[in-house]
Amino acid sequence: MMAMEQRANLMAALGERGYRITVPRIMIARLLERKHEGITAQALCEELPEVGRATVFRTLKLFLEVGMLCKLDTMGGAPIYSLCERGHHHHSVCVACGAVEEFRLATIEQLMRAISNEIPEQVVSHRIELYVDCLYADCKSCPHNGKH
Amino acid sequence: MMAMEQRANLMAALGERGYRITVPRIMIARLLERKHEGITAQALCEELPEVGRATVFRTLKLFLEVGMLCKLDTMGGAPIYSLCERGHHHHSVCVACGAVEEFRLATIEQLMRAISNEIPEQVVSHRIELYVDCLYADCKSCPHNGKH
DNA sequence: AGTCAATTGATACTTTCTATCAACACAAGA
DNA sequence: TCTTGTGTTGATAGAAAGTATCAATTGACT
Repeated sequence: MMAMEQRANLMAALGERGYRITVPRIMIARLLERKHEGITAQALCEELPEVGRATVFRTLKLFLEVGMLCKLDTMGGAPIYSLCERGHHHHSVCVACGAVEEFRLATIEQLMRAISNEIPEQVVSHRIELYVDCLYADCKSCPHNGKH
Repeated sequence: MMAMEQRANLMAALGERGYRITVPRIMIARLLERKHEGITAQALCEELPEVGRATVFRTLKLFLEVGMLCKLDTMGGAPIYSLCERGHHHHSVCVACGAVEEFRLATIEQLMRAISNEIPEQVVSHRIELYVDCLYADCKSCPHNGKH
């Protein structure tokens, strides 16, 4: 399964950079893996009472740093954290059910290149968030649609 | 000048919706207008000590609500608030100097149309942030380039 | 097994932002 | 003008996300 691979990649990424593979890190990674639609720091703390709050935040920061975690600022609510494959991608958030989905689209990267040519500054990176509504269509992550 | 018009539009937007035009609101609008490259809530409070902290946050929320203010989550730092014309646009953030710039590009809207066609969900809204580097080019907002 | 730096958890703190609430301001009517 | 009502304000306290500190512990390496 993808999931196992994801956690293995994460652990490998930590090891490569000289970070230790510890019990709290494994537990947090495992939970993130299960909640692949995303989870708040708060919820993580509640689901892992045996891991200290500070450690939860420290670990999230670490996973972000090694590029295996995404932090999605939902305007208004608490940020949502979700494991991600290494590599570039974006997020869609369903405004009806809050489901977060990772997406990758060649068209985006292609058009970003076009945009770099249109503005004077050197484009270093970009970030795109899509707000979608699964009620009018077929939101793959949306519980309303009985696909999860 | 654009600036004057911006504040007038804001005040009009407030009036239309039954909100009062008060001294603190005018002061905050005026300061935002001057700092059109963006300012943090913290800095706003410091520059307007005669306005209460709660009122500063309340007013920012109100301006956001009427659609005349943008809140830009800079990952890591404090959010930056900046007045904006009514209407859709995006932001570029300079990774070297932190300058924030509002931009509108036909290519982006084109990009969004392309995306809507490629994903099943109904796209309600989107948010794009460009991370640019003014050192390699000509960042209009960047103090390094002596254009401010 | 022993060493030692990396990591942890408890605690206290910072920062951003919100809730509460009494006092105030302003517009409209008596 | 006095009154009444609602919107607004500022002080205060508090929520929520995240960080700093530091003694105790753990994990990687020999």
